[in-house]
Amino acid sequence: MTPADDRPARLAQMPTWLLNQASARAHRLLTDSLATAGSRGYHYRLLAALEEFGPSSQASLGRRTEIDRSDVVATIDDLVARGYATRSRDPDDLRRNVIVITGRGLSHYHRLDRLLVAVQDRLLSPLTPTERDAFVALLKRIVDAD
Amino acid sequence: MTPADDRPARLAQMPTWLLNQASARAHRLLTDSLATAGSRGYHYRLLAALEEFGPSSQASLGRRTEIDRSDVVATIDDLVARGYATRSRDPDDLRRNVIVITGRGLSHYHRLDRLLVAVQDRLLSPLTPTERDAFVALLKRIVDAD
DNA sequence: CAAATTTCAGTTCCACTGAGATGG
DNA sequence: CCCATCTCAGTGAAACTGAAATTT
Repeated sequence: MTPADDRPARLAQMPTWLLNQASARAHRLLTDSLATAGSRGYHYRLLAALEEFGPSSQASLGRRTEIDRSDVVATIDDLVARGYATRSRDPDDLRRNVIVITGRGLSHYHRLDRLLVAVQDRLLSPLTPTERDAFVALLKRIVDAD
Repeated sequence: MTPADDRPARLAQMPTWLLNQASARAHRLLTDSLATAGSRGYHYRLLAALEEFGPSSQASLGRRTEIDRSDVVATIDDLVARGYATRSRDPDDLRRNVIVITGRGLSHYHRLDRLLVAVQDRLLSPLTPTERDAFVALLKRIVDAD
């Protein structure tokens, strides 16, 4: 009756509830970890897309990272201000901005990536390596059904 | 390059990302389904706690359902306005309100519960029954580590 | 006095919408 | 004329914070 009451059993057993709890925990670990490097999830996602696909328009970055077009604008502003990326007009299509990751951006990306590897490890720490693989495989099947 | 660009492979493979995607899908299914009954997740959670634990104070409802005390107030307002619950002062502790589920509230709860059972089924539809059990068991282990 | 409960008002974060300007 | 892109301003939901009033 004080700090931690029981959850309703009906609730605590529903996959939707468990998924939400697990996702909230993952989000907390990720946010806290990236914060130690002065960054947020959006920064990592955009840097990952830039590293993997090379120079990109903001619209395609938004689609690839599932970040809203408005939020892409603000986050790229941020990355540019910190010297992690550059923004310039695309000469071939003047509607577009071309975003390019810089050398500093690349090394910042690698730093964030190392932090995230550690986050995955802490998140899955209750599972054995075999169980982790199984869990990820099942998750993928669910996500791909979308 | 048009509606659905590829996700960065580095991202698409991270458990934190997959969990977020799965949770977002679950949240969408749940929200849409409950909306067909004019309700939201908060309504279901509170009704489930009232059904399982009987008459309760708002504070304990908040702890049990992990809904913030402020949001409990507003949602109980809602349930009372629709005749699904009653609110009255607790004679034994005048600081407390006692919330009681009504007959109409109970049948509304059962209706929402049926909707949610169907949601779980759609969410897990890519998995076999055995895989579903395994998935839920792994999820529980991760959540319990919190 | 300290602690718990209810409530209101306000904040913060995230995701999104609308619309204007530019260009294909 | 229609569509894509970038940008800004603003909206709405969800989770939380602070403080006041009441009672234990």
